[in-house]
Amino acid sequence: MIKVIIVDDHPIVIDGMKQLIDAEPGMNVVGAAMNGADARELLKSTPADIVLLDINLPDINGMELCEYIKRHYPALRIIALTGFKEYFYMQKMIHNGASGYLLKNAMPEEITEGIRTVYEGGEYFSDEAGAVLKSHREKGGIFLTMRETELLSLIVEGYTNREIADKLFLGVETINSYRKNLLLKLGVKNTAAMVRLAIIEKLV
Amino acid sequence: MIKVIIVDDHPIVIDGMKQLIDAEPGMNVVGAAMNGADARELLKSTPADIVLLDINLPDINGMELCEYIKRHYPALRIIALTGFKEYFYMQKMIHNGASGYLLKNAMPEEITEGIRTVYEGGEYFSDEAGAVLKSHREKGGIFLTMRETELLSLIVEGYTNREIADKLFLGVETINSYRKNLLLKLGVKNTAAMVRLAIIEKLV
DNA sequence: AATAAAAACCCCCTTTTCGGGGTATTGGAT
DNA sequence: ATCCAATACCCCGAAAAGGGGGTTTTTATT
Repeated sequence: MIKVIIVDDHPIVIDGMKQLIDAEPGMNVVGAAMNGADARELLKSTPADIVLLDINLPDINGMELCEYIKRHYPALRIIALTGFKEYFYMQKMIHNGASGYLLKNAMPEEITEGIRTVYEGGEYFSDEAGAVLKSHREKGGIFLTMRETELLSLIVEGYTNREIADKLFLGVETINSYRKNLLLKLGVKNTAAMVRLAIIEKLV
Repeated sequence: MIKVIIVDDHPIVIDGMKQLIDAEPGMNVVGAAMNGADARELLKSTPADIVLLDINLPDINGMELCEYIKRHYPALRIIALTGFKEYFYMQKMIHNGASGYLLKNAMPEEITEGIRTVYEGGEYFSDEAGAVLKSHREKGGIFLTMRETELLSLIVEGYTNREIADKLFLGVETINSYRKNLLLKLGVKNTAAMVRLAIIEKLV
């Protein structure tokens, strides 16, 4: 029997999930929490296999909670269950230890299938989430070339295009192109977000 | 026996704390209040050693109440128990006489340990609160106001001035001023360097 | 009552970044 | 031989950020 814990600040979501999962053979809900603090308490008292984790929580960010859970209960497997379909959140949750990513509009079968797949050691993404990941990778993936990494480092250090160009004996337009391409590859919209991502993801 | 009074506007928190503390040997809860007025009455009639004090109270600010308690009952030792993890609140509470600062998401052991430590004359900060204080001291002279810290967080998250202005219901020029002032205070020349500093120095 | 700090706002002007298009040259793998 | 990825370059125009000045109001401290 797969023991599932739900962490979500919407009672309706909790109820719905509970109904769905309890009706499914081989799995049931052993607990639910509506915020990060309760979730921590629940995890202490209740052994489980899977956590369905929302990102929007009132007291703590779900991505941080994900990291916390993985650190304290490495055997627990986490599935993100959220409305966010942006690549950033997926990438962050995966980085913080999530084994799956379900959008809230996912079909019920996707949810139970996801739980089963992740329980058996796999990874699972709902159709829409998978599409986002796929399109992102197709757009260039997260792997940066040597030159791109070099450029990114200099950007993170606060150099402007002009300065980088002088430093590397390249044209400003070249740096500009690299910069725009980096924004694209990393899926962010400006320098601030890029620097943050670069540091958090240890890209530099 | 350490006599503890709880002041918090959430019944759930009071219940939880009561359960936790009464179950702990050597300490018990002798009273609880859900607002500032009740708290003052309670203090008059009930001798105690420790007050667990929330900052968010319906009638009076917990930071003011803290000052009041210290002035009227100097022997009483106060531990802030709150959801606010901003340095501002910690600094204010400590200044007003608190001997400890526990975040509501603190582990139960941290809470009982904190009560014991403070009762014995020491100071206690939950892990998360301690980290905030530490990073703040380490960065020396740099002091950002609450608003500045808030703005910095939003910048780090990649919002533009326009977006921040809309989010906080302020003018774009205001955000612009804050931004320029942050660059000055942090001694950096552009957003990239600022974001890097903010993350590395744990300013956000 | 005076001072100071924080918060919000304003203008002008320059530089930099960003979005959306491209092109040319390499050097390595199939 | 050809395909491909990496590198370097280019133009336009719009949006955003940065530099350097300000002002007003509120709030706290002395």
